[in-house]
Amino acid sequence: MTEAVEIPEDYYLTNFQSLLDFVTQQYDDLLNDDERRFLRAFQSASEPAQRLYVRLICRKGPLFRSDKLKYPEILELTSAARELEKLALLSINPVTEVSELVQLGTKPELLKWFSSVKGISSKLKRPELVERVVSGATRSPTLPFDIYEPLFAAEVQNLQFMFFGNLHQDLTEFVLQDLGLNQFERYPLVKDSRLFKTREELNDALQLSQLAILAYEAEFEKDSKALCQLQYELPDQPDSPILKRRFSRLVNRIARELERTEQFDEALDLFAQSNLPPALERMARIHHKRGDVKASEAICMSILEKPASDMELEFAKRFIRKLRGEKALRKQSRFSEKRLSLPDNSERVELQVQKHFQNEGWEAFYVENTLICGLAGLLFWDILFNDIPDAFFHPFQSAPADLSTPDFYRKRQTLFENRFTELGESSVTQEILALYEQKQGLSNRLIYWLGLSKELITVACELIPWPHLKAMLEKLIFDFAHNRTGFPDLILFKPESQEYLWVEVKGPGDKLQENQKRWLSFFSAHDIPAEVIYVDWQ
DNA sequence: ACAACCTCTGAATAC
DNA sequence: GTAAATCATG
DNA sequence: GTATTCAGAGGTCATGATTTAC
Ligand SMILES: [Mn+2]
Ligand SMILES: [Mn+2]
Repeated sequence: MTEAVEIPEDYYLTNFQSLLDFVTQQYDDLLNDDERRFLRAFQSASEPAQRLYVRLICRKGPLFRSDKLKYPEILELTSAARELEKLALLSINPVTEVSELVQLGTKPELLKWFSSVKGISSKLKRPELVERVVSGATRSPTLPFDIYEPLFAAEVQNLQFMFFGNLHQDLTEFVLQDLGLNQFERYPLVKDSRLFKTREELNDALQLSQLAILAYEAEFEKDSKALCQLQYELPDQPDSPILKRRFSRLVNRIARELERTEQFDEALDLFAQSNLPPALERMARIHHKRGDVKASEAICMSILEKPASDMELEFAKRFIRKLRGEKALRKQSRFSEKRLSLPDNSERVELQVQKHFQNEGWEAFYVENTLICGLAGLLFWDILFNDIPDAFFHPFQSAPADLSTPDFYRKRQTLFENRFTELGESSVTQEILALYEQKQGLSNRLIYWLGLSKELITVACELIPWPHLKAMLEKLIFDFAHNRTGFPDLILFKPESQEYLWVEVKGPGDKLQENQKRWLSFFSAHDIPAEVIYVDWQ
């Protein structure tokens, strides 16, 4: 299928240029000497040379073979390379170790280039072949191509990091937007709205992001030691709430591994630096595990004083009873629970229950968190994308950067309060549908567009009484990070009788999670109709 | 929201 | 040989 | 039974070319 969208042949250079322009404009005072040197050299290069440089930095690297570069839109590629070399943006045939060279060849090529190395064969897997070649090779082979190595790679990474504020977005965001995938709202970007205020803050944030990647790799490879070692690389705790959150997430991950491997002192030290749940919970559990009931109780008390979330609060209440040897509170089921026998047709149990209710005359939707979050995303669209300082600092954000911090609600409190008043005054169905049409497809962290149809919106707005909807929306935005999940699987509507009903489906062996219980008790407290249905197979 | 992560399910474990 | 991964691309 | 921990699935642009694995 040919795209309706035409992308110009130099799209990647244009995109890179706009990244550089943006960074120069927003972060000029933070640039270091090497970054400035890079910018000067790059801007002085001819267009073909710039194209080649950008092509290379967008690929895997760090070394490239001249014979693998096929770019018809770059005229005279080899002279472009020579120009880059003169500008010190590219090294041609740099001195390379065998360990770096091996990246350039396929298995058959490696066998040919290093035929003098003993004990290698095509039977070996690539990593093993590479290992033997590296340890066995006595000299570099003569290769039938030039090797290119783009220079200033670290500086380019810094610039990209300044632009996006993270390492997981890159230049592809631009082309994806041009292709019509990943569209973003056009919120205003003011000059002094930025993630980093100082070079130190920038360096620490970059360090943090790099550590987060290493942590993930270590987790993936089940390399517990490597993960634990990262505790010694951590930067100081950042001041900005947004960076603080990143910091705490990473700290929690490392500390959790320390706990698992019973390095309790280190784990406690680390958790103490985190301001995100479940740091305090873990600390209480560690103290308890070591038999230090007093310390454990002290932590629980500190949670009770200033709970960071409902989850944490409930943990503290429950755990403190356990510590004092009191009986667990008999949990009176505050929500209605039913049983249902179905013939298993091996579909997901939620879908089977959905069909069951459809057969009983309900309009049933399998929504989980998408309905209320989606309605919030639409009803508060302009508040979400409001130009609060430092909330937006580059053009590819699907939410304000502080969405998951305690600041989110506080900083927009008046806006939210006014909006609630307006919404209470008249039916919102038409407005919200118009907004849906207008914004459909734009990235919004609160909205999963595929799960949010106009039919669903319409019936939900018509049949969920405003006081109910208001209560749910308030709880959601008040602490988005913790209240965004746990909504029941299904929502049912019966327009004839103006009824609606939340239904959480539990198959055999499944049970309510904490966040699901919290929403269900909340529903019960606000007379919002909800049921838990336990299914067994006939 | 940092492999890129999260959410939910469904079990296994210990008590 | 074919299936699965990895990479590059717009 | 209850509390807790853990592994797995599924979903994230889509498509074609190259390379690796079996
Ligand atoms: Mn569910
Ligand atoms: Mn369920």
